[in-house]
Amino acid sequence: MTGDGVAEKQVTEKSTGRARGIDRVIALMEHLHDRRAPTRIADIARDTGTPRSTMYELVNTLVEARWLELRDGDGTVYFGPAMHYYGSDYLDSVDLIRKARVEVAHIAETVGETAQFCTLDGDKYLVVLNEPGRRMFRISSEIGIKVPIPWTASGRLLVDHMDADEIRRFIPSDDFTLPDGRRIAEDEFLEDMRRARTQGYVRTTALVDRFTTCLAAPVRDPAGRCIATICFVVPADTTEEAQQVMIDTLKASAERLSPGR
Amino acid sequence: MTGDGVAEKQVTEKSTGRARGIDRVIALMEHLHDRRAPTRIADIARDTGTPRSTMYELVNTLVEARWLELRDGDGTVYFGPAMHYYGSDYLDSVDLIRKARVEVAHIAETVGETAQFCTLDGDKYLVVLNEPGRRMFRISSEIGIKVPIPWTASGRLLVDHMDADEIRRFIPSDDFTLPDGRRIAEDEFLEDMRRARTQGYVRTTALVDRFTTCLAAPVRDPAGRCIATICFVVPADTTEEAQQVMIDTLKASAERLSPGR
DNA sequence: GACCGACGTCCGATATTTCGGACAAACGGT
DNA sequence: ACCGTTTGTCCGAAATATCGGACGTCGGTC
Repeated sequence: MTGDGVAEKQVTEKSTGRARGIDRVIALMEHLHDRRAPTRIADIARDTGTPRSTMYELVNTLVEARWLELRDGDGTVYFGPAMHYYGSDYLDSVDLIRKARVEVAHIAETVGETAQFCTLDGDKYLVVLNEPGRRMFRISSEIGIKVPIPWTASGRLLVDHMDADEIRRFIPSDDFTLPDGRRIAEDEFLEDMRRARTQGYVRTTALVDRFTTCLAAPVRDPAGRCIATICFVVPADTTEEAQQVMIDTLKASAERLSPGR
Repeated sequence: MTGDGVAEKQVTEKSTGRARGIDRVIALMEHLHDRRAPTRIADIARDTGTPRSTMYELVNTLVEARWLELRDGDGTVYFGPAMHYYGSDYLDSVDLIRKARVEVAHIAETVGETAQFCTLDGDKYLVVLNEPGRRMFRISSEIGIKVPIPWTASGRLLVDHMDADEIRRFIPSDDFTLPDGRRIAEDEFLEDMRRARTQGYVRTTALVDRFTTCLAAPVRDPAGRCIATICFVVPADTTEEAQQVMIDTLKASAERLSPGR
């Protein structure tokens, strides 16, 4: 079984059960992205609230278009190569992301640790680019997965421009509770932000993962607003000197990425 | 105008003009991928043979799902972030590609030239991964674009396992004609293949581009069949010593990527 | 060897989505 | 200021894609 506590979600039905094929397909793709694993067609149908016969029909169409691929010989499907092609076209079409790819690849290679490029999506934090370092202990990608802002180092930079009130209104209260149940005090979060702004970087340790430290530097627009971050994800026992090198590296990269300067 | 000689293609109508939304969406995405540029909705509708009102309806749905994005303030659309997320999921789910990403990134960084990972799709050659080198003279990605096999260095490795007859049947005759009109003699192609097999790499110069040299090494399955290639794209005037270093680098990477050994 | 559940396909009916065309607004050239 | 072109929205009609359910297979279990 692949069941590993993934949040299942029914597609929101309206009056009747009937829906457009395209809406079914969107639900299907989102479901695969949430699970992040090849999934059997019948399971997708059940979990998205799509009739089985409809799902088979759509999957056949999508497999033919290479949007999906049949996997493993068992009846599971997952994303196909067409998604990679379209995704690459997207990356190349966004100026900041195209430049960030170069930076992230470069610092991940030279420093040898996992580097990421992150931004906000609504009131959530999002990894846009992820380049595994040499040790590569994180296997499955986190790209496109939404995470509460307070769980991350970068989050403390990305809401940089807001005051305490705005932040309270912007970040859902539940998001201050970590996966292990601990709660981040608001004052603490605000203090992290303040320090980050003066120092030009953030460091957090053992936030979502007990043995991980995150280092992040802000990419700012001409108005000084933090529009993205570039960061390292390293073991918590990394030496202070090594971390200082990484911080300098991040600051330099973030500076190069900051548009209009 | 963005018109730059892109092959337009009508969607193949059957009896009536009516088609499923999902088929129209597939045509839409393929069209954007072919053009590789933000495109106005009315133009997409015309070029894919989709009614204008239908296309507006679909685009709205897709923009909401982040599959597409409105660009530039003018009425153009292009791929959205969701495609990148799904594409990343695909890359991570395919073992060989995940490993190839590491290799390609590494050799592109250390050597400083553009490195690629390529394979076949039907009877065409395809770039799957592309890591720009430091000089980065090629701007727009070629990822997912099909190219005739004889136009490429890698192509000479990828049909490695066929004899002269099989190749004649496999590669469309037109594909031996280069973009500038020159024609590659079949003997010449076969001779390139033979040399490649003994040497363990291919070098081609001035094939599709007068000033470019390609160096490629084969990734082979346990049966010895070439299932992919890893290659460098460099200026034709690169010194022979530098090229030898690259060839050794490619061979080592290709060896590491060859499964089951 | 009989039973059970899951898989994948097929088919007819109808609720719905696609389509064509009309319309107003915005644009741009003269 | 005029007029031709393009953009985006809206609407009713009908062609058809979605849906539910039935059916044959396959594989595992008791």
